[in-house]
Amino acid sequence: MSAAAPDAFTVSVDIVLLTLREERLQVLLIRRGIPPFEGWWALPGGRVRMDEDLDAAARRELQEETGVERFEGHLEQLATYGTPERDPRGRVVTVGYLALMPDLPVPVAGTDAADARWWPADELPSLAFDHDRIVADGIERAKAKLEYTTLATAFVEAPFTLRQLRQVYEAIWGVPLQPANFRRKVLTADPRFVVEAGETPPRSPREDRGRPAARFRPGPATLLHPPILRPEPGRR
Amino acid sequence: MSAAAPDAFTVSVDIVLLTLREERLQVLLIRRGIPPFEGWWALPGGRVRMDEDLDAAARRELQEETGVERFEGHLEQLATYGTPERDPRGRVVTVGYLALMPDLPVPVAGTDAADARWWPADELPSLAFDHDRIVADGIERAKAKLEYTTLATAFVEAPFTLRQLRQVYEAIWGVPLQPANFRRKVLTADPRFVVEAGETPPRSPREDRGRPAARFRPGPATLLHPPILRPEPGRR
DNA sequence: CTATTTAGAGTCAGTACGACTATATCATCC
DNA sequence: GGATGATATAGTCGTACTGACTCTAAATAG
Repeated sequence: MSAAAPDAFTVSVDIVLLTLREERLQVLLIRRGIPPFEGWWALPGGRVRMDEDLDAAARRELQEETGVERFEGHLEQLATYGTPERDPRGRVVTVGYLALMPDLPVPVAGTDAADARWWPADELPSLAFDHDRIVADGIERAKAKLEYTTLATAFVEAPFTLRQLRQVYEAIWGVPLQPANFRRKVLTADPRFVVEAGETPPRSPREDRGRPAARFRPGPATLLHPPILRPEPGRR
Repeated sequence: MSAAAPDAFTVSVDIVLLTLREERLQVLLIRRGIPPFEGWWALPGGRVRMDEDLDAAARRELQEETGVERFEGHLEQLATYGTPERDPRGRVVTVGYLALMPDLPVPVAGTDAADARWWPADELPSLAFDHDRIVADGIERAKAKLEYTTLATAFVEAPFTLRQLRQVYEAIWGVPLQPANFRRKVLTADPRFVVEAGETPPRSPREDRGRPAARFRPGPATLLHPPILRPEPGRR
């Protein structure tokens, strides 16, 4: 990244990539190898090219900086941040993106990043630029969308158990949910939230003890009806 | 607006200003006086200055192009649109804003606009650039936020009746609501949606017939609990 | 075979909802 | 000045959904 020419804007994208690792919500951060904020942790991202769509730029940066080949997860625009002083190099307006994926590969450091790693969402360091705020907005968006969309399935791989799906909610909301009630809500959603996935790996390495659970796949629904609301959303 | 320099971005804001006039949802549009799209209707908006915050630019353009002195209504960021071909003059990334206000003054044409007027949301002409999509996104956002926020009060002036508030919902959702049920929902919301406003103008010009209604003001709540859901949100 | 563990079904009382019905309070018109 | 028309506001009722539980099923470990 070079300095922006006077009287012109630089437009960048910054991605809040979330996943579930070890039953915790984690955020991918990159350690900056160059000034400003050299040595600080920051969101993966970078300049948008002159002939490039914003979404395409987000996908490209996601791949370049994290070593993810062909990002398959969910990607959506979050908000745009453009206070004049947010980047000491000049006027940089950045479009924040929210990306979600299951816990698959380990990210690799990319071009101008000295290091890259997952950080638990509740143990984040102080970030470069205004990235703290972007991360906060991204996590809040994820929490909210779990309520009325089927986005939770973006965090787990193809055949999954309802326990896994419930753990997505529990990790992101930070509260325990009652398995029986969660099950009822997921299975009674009208356009189907999940559909049964044959008996894919029914008898396998046995990760846990107890009765084996049925496997499901994402159903046709995108919006959840009725919604699955988080307990104590502030009132009630 | 001049052409953007090569290898640099222009950043602009475009505002979807909504109000309720004659019991219909209406959008403020400006007729472009200069190319490109000369003579077409477009959203009010313009370039963000180099030392200016995005929100400030939206407020400024709102005032400059619509003659509104000190915009008092609701203003929030919508989304950012940045496909490379969206503006023939060069690479222009625009941040869309949603603004809401009661039906107060009549807008005046501003600087580079040949004309300005309100258009009913369901009778819009074809718009310049990708403004059709921005308007659609703005209206959808407004529809959605009526459900779980108290944003409807942004469309009516200080002491209002529940009938007026209900008409906001009816106009924006395009469906009739049952007065009694609407009343129950509004009045039982826990952090208060509305509070009684003494007897401000209780006996006045009498706009309608029938028993006069009590007057209310916006209450302390921002989020609505429980939400007021639109009928048939697609399923059920 | 028994203990243990998790999956999944079922129960019950409280809350919110849609659809109505009934009553109250105005202005106006004979 | 009482009847009429119109709207505001209160109340009723059956259905749906929820949270908090309890109970049964199906597996493994010893």
